[in-house]
Amino acid sequence: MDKDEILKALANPARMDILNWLKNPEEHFPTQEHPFEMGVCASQFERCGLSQSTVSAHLGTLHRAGLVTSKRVGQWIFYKRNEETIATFLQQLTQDL
Amino acid sequence: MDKDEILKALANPARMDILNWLKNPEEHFPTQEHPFEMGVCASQFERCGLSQSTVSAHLGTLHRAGLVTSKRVGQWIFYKRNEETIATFLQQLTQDL
DNA sequence: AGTATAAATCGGATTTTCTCGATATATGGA
DNA sequence: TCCATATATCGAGAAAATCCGATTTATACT
Repeated sequence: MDKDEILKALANPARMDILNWLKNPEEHFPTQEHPFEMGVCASQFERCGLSQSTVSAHLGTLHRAGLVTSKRVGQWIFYKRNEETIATFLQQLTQDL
Repeated sequence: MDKDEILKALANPARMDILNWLKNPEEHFPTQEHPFEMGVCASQFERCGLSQSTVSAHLGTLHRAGLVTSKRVGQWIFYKRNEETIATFLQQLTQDL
């Protein structure tokens, strides 16, 4: 868990939006074929108004920081919050900061 | 309290170091004429190996984000952590993230 | 094999951040 | 008033982040 990498990942409005939307997928995304417990399909995040390649880069940044997990299902990749890492990060930041 | 501005301010190792050193000034800085309760003199932070102007810019960033307060005493400016803002930020981040 | 869809990667343009040395401003003391 | 010290600001160069369209890769379906 690289604290600095996580802070850099969080210091961007679009990535923060993505993390927030993932808290309640059913409120922010149209119903999808697979249940939201599997995660949210990457292309759904283009709703933030950014291009496919940019969204993919943001998801990559969040993933490298450990803030989300991804799972390939057929031709789709589903993203979920990594609650464990997020909780650990918050605890550590609260201690260290 | 601008959460995004604070996150950007924290997403930098030098600024994080400064905030951490300010938690225990007596452990990180040589004894100074004025008590550490007043804060730490700006020039002390050059111990991070950066130039005077760069350190000044970092302190400015932390100050604009509300993470530190400053107080002029004679020709010196003393910096202290703003524990209130830091605590509020941590609470809000724990809620929002 | 050929086509379609989803996502990652590439190449490049623009913007922001980081850093420095030089200069300006503010204060204190001789 | 003149000089010394502390800090901020300016101007510029280097590095990193942001974003896009185009291309590549992976998978599925026919």
